[in-house]
Amino acid sequence: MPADKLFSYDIVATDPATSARAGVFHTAHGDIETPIFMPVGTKATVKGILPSVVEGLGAQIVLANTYHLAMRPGAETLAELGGVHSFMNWHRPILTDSGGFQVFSHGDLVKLTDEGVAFRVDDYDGSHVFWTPERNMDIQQKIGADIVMQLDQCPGYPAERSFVERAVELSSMWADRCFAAHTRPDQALFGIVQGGMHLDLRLRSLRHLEECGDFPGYGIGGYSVGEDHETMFETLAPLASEHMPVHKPRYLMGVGNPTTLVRAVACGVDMFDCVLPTRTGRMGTAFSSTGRMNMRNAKYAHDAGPLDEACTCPVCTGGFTRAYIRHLVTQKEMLGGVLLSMHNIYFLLDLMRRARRAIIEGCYKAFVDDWMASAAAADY
RNA sequence: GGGAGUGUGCCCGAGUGGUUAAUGGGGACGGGCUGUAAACCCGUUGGCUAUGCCUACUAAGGUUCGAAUCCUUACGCUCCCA
Repeated sequence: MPADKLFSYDIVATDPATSARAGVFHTAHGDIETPIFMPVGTKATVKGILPSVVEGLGAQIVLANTYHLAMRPGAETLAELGGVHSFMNWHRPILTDSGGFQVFSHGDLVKLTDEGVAFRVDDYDGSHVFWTPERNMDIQQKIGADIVMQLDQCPGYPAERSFVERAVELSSMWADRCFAAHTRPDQALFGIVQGGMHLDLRLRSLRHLEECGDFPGYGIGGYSVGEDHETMFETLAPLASEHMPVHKPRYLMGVGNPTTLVRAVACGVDMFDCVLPTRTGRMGTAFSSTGRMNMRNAKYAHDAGPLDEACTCPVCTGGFTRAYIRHLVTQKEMLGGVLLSMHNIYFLLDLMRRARRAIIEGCYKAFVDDWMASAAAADY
């Protein structure tokens, strides 16, 4: 790939009636076509699914997590083994989250200062770690993903405005330091917009990132942390459709609800990741064109149909019945979680593929309307 | 044939005289899961004409103010001796 193409975001089509766009983001391990859903493989594995199968489902890029990989097997080990791609035997693009979300989800175990974040690692070995933005960049560069995220603070919801404001301040400060510390040329560093449900704080956060430097893409963090969907779109819609740089990919972090994806694409969001399809799949939930299905339910015990008649995934077209999948799930057989994870990932990948096609055809508005009128929309 | 032990809700199994419709598990049924502390967590699980009532700890009888708990008999199961 020509050097000037690396990390550029080519917009292939814009929808006339919405803010949706279809594009291509160029990375050192290949292009990714947007809008896109990215399956999550926290510990360098999409739980239960072979990389070749993940690829076969249509995944173009997967996530891994800096915090978890730094704990095990460790950044130095990964560097020694040639980086995360060869380690996990996935040779397409990879994105690592910085661990900012773990700062949020570990709550009381975490102590934040201007300088960085201190963790008590009780989920691994009880040790104490201290991360500065520089240390975090060093780790992510050793892990070697194609896209890396700045260290940030993700406030929950509800939250005092002053708390969110402080999170923006800290995240901005850390963005500067991550930007300065990041040197690996084959790796794209994304800044992250915070600001909770306050548009002015979101814009302040975004403005700071734009002034900080030329980030090749922007994460939108701090959503799906407890607020309802309408509350989220009150600020997400203007942020993404009116204020974010046009020629940079916009990545809505941690969102995997199908209806939210469809609506966010209409606002101009390009990338998503979420544990929802894999976690709920392992726990027995199937996404479908008619809504969520709890495959533990007794009503599926004698159901010889596929999970979703409308689905073309390898599970639905491969002869696996609802009755069989319910059997696997209720008996806690590992194949149940594997099949449901595959199906659910495919569901979101396919949803985004169809969205992309609609955008290119200039009819994304109708796509959204159809989705919102469908049986599934109400259930997601 | 003789002796010892044991019998609790769908199953296993606590409880050996008084807040016991009865601890725990499992199963069954249902719910949740959003930059993965998650192949996990939570709830329900005798019946009803339902702020109460009825039926319940193998069965029948007894002792007691009060019994799953003590006594008698029967039945089932387990082990030991013949």
